[in-house]
Amino acid sequence: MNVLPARIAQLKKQGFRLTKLRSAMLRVLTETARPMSAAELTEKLGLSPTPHKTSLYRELDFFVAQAIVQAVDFNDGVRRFEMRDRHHHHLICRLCKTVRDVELPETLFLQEKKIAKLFGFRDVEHSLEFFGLCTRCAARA
Amino acid sequence: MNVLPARIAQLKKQGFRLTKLRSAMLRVLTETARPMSAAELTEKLGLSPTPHKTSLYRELDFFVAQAIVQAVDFNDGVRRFEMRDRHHHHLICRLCKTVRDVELPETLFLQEKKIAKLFGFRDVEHSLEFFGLCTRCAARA
DNA sequence: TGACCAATGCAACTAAGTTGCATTAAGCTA
DNA sequence: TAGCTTAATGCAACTTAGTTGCATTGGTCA
Repeated sequence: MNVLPARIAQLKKQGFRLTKLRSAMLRVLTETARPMSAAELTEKLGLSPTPHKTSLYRELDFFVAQAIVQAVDFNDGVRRFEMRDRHHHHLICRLCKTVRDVELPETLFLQEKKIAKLFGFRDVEHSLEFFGLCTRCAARA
Repeated sequence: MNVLPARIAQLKKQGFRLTKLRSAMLRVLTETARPMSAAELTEKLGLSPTPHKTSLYRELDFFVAQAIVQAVDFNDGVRRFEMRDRHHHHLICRLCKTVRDVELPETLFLQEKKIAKLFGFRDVEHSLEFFGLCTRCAARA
């Protein structure tokens, strides 16, 4: 299940450090099964003093580069992040940004391979999100 | 094929006006078979004086609200826009942002209906994009 | 052609994210 | 465990996308 400890050991071997900020970020991201913005994440860390946004963004970039975290786009101008261990998709309410996880039969992985071959691209991944109006917001509108 | 004239007539009936800016935007968006950022679009309009970015964003919002244009997200903090008449997906180079169109067997539309029912959401749509490294960028890296 | 009001321009603002450089602290080594 | 190296962090200042409120302009229709 949790491959994180092994991954952290590996990072240490490469000369990276396990700092308070990194531990806290990984803890919160693991606990929260939902993509979070940098601001949201900073708040949930509960660190004092509050880590600087520069560090937050740098660490997020780091985790993304290390393929531990992935960026998710809700099409609203704010990047969100979540742990990468479990691939799935989201159903997002266009108004209140409520998120539900969506599991799909993974025919898309096969498509990735085909597409990569067809266009000569490397390291092809996909991003699939569903957008709609949740019950509550639909009732209000 | 081109349903635009009918669509424009319909908008006029609703009290909206066909201004120079709107015509130019629709022309460029129709000619360019690729999602464009607001800045890119402004440049390609070739209008003098250059329309104000406020107007651009407002018109884009208008076209999106009227379901004539759709926003496309390349995960890089810039919203892009393209005509909505032809549903398709993109293969985007993570580095140089080159775009290739991808046609898929549309099993996803069926999924939308299922998902809407399952979660009680309304007006469910999807956004599916593929990201990778193009031949040229892969060679350089 | 004149009047109405949708559309546009303008200025000032917000909010996300970045850069360069000085400072701090993780973790290895003796 | 004290000291050292340098990865990680903080800070200030900046950039860039996108927004808001209000004054002005110009499509459209009578």
